[in-house]
Amino acid sequence: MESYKIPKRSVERLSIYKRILKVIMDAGFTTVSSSELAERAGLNPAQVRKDLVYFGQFGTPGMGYQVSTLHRAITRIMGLHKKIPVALAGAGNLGQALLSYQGFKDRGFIIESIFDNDPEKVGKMKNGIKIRNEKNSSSEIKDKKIKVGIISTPSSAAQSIANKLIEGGIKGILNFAPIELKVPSGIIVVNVALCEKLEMLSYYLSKRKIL
Amino acid sequence: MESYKIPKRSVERLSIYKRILKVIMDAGFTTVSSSELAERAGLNPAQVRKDLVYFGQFGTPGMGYQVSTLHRAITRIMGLHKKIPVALAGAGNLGQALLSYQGFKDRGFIIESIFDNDPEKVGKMKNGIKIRNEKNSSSEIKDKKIKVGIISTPSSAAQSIANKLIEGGIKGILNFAPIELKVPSGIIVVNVALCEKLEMLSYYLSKRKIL
DNA sequence: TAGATTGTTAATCGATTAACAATC
DNA sequence: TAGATTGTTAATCGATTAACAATC
Repeated sequence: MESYKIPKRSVERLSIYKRILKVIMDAGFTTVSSSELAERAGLNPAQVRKDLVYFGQFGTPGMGYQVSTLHRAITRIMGLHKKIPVALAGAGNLGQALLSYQGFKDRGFIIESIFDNDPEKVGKMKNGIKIRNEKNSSSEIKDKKIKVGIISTPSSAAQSIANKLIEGGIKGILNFAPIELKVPSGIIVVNVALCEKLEMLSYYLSKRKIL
Repeated sequence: MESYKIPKRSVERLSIYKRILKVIMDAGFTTVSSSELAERAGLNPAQVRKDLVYFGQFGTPGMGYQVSTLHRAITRIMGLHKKIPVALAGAGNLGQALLSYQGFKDRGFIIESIFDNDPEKVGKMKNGIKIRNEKNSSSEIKDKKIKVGIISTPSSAAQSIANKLIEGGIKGILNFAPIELKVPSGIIVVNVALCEKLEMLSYYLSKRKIL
């Protein structure tokens, strides 16, 4: 997709390495080998080294990787060294859960706007933020210069709110609605397929006559 | 992993085809071609045909696929033709959102037990179910013969509750905690990597100098 | 120095796509 | 019959793993 092809999978694993490095760092270790990282991530050591080398030469032969240095490097590469303002579309159950989800906060994703199309919800406060009518989303996002959006509306509303978010300047969308969003090129959509995952589980269990 | 290797990806896509078939069916069409399915799923027509053939010969050359027949077949193959009782571990924000998540209900996944280790929460009712102490999870799951579990606890609690669920007879786990669960062979774990996905988004936007 | 572990190249594996005979 | 579209085989592509020289 971009410059000299870094596999999407490698980028996703970068995030996993970062998480594991944090654990190792907190446990007081200063260096770590690719085998140790691989072991903890359930991967192959060669894959770990290959993934990391896409982004730079972080290791020392015979020694391994400096834990804190590598952790900081990955954080920076992923753009996670500064807070990232986020707009949330859909203030239903899932939306509200995401709003108070510690994992997002910990990683610096700060939800600064919430939109919904339900007049019942519009105007109410949630986590210190007023739920706004989704009609106003474009202008508010433009004003606040937010670039990342999360869609947690029902499928039926997802495409239309996506359009509005994009109109307001959103460049990346985390989409929880089970629908293939149509977006202009240059806009990045990452899908979270909750139901697909659970259905997969059902398939494997059924096949083994467990369900 | 199983019999004659059906790729995990194909299974996950089965779920996507099912969703799209439902839309096409509701729109009143009776047949559909692999190109039409591919178009809507953002895939290659050959891939659609290949995926489907792993599970049976559903098509008619020159005609395509019978929408309702294929939908029913996939539903059955995935074991989604009957209700599936589910145990939920972790009644925090995310857990409560999943509890009332319509997508799960629509697909027949019925949450029948909720566990938490917070004495504040234990005993309270949620969606008509009493939150139970996670200490009692094994026996309750055994009694209710539940085979599917969802873990929405913090990482720190995830492994220990997973052990208890498995002890009670859970065979498949949908895991929201950002941690690699260690489970005996025969137990299926499907991870939902919320933070990884959002961090991926951050990476791509940073690289393009958008964040 | 000897041992460990990196970065990198080559070999393997698996998944996607193209092409096409079969057939409705 | 002619046109459409399947199921399937072969070709391509990409990702994972193995192997090893370089080097701390």
